[in-house]
Amino acid sequence: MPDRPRFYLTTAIAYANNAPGLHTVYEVIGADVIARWRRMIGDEARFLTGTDEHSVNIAQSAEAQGITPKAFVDQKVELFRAAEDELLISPDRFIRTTDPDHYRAAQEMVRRAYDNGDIYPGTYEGWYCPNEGFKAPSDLLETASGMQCPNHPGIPLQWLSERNWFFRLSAYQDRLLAHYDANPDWVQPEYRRNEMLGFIRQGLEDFSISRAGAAWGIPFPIAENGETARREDGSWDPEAGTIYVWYDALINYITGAGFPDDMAAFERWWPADLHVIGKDIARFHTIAWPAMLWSAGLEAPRHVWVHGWLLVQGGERMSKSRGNFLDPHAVVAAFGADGARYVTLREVAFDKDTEVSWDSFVRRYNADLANDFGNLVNRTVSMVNRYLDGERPAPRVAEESPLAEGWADTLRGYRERLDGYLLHDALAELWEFVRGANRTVDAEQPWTLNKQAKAGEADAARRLRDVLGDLVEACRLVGLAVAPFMPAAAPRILGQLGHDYPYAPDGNGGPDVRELLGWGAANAEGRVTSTPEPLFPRVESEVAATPA
RNA sequence: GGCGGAGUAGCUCAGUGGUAGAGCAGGGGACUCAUAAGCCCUUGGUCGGUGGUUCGAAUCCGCCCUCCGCUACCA
Repeated sequence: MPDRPRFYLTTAIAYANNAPGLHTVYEVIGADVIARWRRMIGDEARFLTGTDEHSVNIAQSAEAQGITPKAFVDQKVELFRAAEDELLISPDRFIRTTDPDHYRAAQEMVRRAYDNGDIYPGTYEGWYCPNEGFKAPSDLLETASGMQCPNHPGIPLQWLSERNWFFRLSAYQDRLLAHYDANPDWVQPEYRRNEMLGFIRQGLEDFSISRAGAAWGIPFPIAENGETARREDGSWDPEAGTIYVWYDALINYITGAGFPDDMAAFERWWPADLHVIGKDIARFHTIAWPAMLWSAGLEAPRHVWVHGWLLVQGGERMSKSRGNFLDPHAVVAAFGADGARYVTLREVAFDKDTEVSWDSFVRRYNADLANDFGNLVNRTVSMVNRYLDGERPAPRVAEESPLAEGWADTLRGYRERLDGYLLHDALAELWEFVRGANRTVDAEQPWTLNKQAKAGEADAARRLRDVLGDLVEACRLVGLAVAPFMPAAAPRILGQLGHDYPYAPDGNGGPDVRELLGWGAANAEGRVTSTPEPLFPRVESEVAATPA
C-alpha cells in the first residue's frame, strides 16, 4: 500500500510575551485552513505552530512580576492556546522553545555548524541596555542626549563588545543565489522573493548566534576552546553563554519534525513543504535558515509564503503595543469560531497588507454568511420541507443542470486559488457561486412551481424536484468546499441537508474531498432536517460593540 | 540615496491600448421559500498631477506629488 503524500507546514512561532491579538493568530488561521484542506484531500498533514519563549525581555518581564521566566511564559502560552482553541486551530504539535527536545535540536544544530567550520568565536559590538542587553539599532531612539532604549528612556546606553559565536553566512551567498535560481517559487509572493534576492546580492555578513550575558535561553553547547560546554555533573557551563535568537527560534521547525531524537520521523517530514510567516521575518527564513540547514547537512524548506499584515484604517499596522488591535476572543464572541475565521481570511488578502475594521468584519459577516449563504441553506431546506415533505430529491445530472455547469468552473477556480495560497480569492470564487444559486431560486420560483404542482401539473412537479435537488446539491458542495475555513459549520450544513459528514473534527479520516466535490457525488436521496436553525445569525452592529 | 510597489465610485478592490468595472454601503421596485434575508433596477468616478507617443491610454514613455515595502543581527 503506497504511502499517502505527506504535507508538513508550519507557522512562525509567536513571541510569548503577551496575550495574542487577531493580527498574531491571523497566519495561524490561514495555515490551519491549508492544513485542513491537505487532510481532506487525503494527505498525511503535519501542522506545527507554537511559541518562542526565550529572550532577555521575557526574563526581565518575569522578574518584574517576581516569577520565574518559565512561570511567566507558561501563563502566556496558555493565552495563546486558549485563543487558538477558540478559533478551532488544529495543530498536530504545539511546540514551545522551552520543550526539552527543542533544546537538544538547537544544540545539535550548533554542534553541526561547528563541526562544519561554519561558526567561530568573534566579537560583537553594539548598544547595550543594562536592563535588556544588546539592542538592535532599529530599536533605538536617537536623542539630543545620545542613544536611548525606548523602554528605558532614563538609563544611558553603553557601547559594549562581547565575545560570542558567529555563523558564517557569508560563505553561503553563492549557494543561496543558485538555490533561488533553481527554485523560482520557493519564496512567494514573487515581490518578496525579489526583495530577498536584492538583499543577498548586496553581500551577506556573518551574524552572531550566542549571547554571553543572557541566562534565559538554551545553553550554548560549545566552549570557546571548542570543547563541549557540558560539565561533569551534566550541567552547562554558564561561561559558554546561551544560543541567541535565530539558532533557537528557527530550529523549532526541525524539532517539530523529529530532529534529532527521532530521525526516522525526521526523514519522513523534512524538508517542510511550507513555512507560513509574516513579512517582518522573511529575511531570516529565506536567507539565514537555508544556510543554517545546509551547514548541518540538511535540506532547505520547499516553500516559504510571506503574508502581509492587518492594518487599521489609515494604514497603520495593527499591533499590541499601539493598542489598535482586535481581540480574537471578541471576534469569536461576535461571529462564532467559523464566522471569525471566515471574515478574517475573506477581508484580509493573504499575500499583502489590508486595511480592516470591526465594521468591515460585521458587514462581511452579514452580507456573506448571514444573508447570502446561511439564508440560502435555510430557504432551501425550508422549501424542501414545505413543498416536498422534507424528502430531499437528487440533483439533476450535470449535463442538465445550469448550476452544475457553474460549479465545475467554481471548483476549478477555488482549487487554483487554494493551491496558490490566495485564500481570500478562494472564498470569493465560492461566493460567486452562492450568488448564482440565490439567483436560481428567484428565477425558478419554486413557490410558483409548487402551486402548479398542487394543481396537478406534472411538468411543474418534476421541475420543482429538479430545482430543489440542484439547490440542495449547491449547498452541499459549498458547505463541503468551505469546510477548511469553517470546520464546525460544515458538518452542521451537511447535516441540515441530510448528508453525512465523513471527516473528523481536524479534517482527517474521510475520503478524498475532491471526489465528494463532484456534482452529484453524494446523490443518494434522504431527508433534510425539519427545523433548519439559522447557521449564521445576523449580527447587529450595535450588538457587536467595539472590541478590546 | 538605491531598488521595488501603490495612488480607479462613500468603503475594500479588479481592470496593462479600443466607448470606465465588481462587491459592500446608499436610493427605488416587484416578489415571498427564507435569518425584514434573496432578486431586479439605480445614484455615484474628469481612473494622483502634468507633458508626450498613438486614430485611440486607467492601461505605454518622461517629469512631479503622496503613500508603502526592502536596504542585517527585534521574538
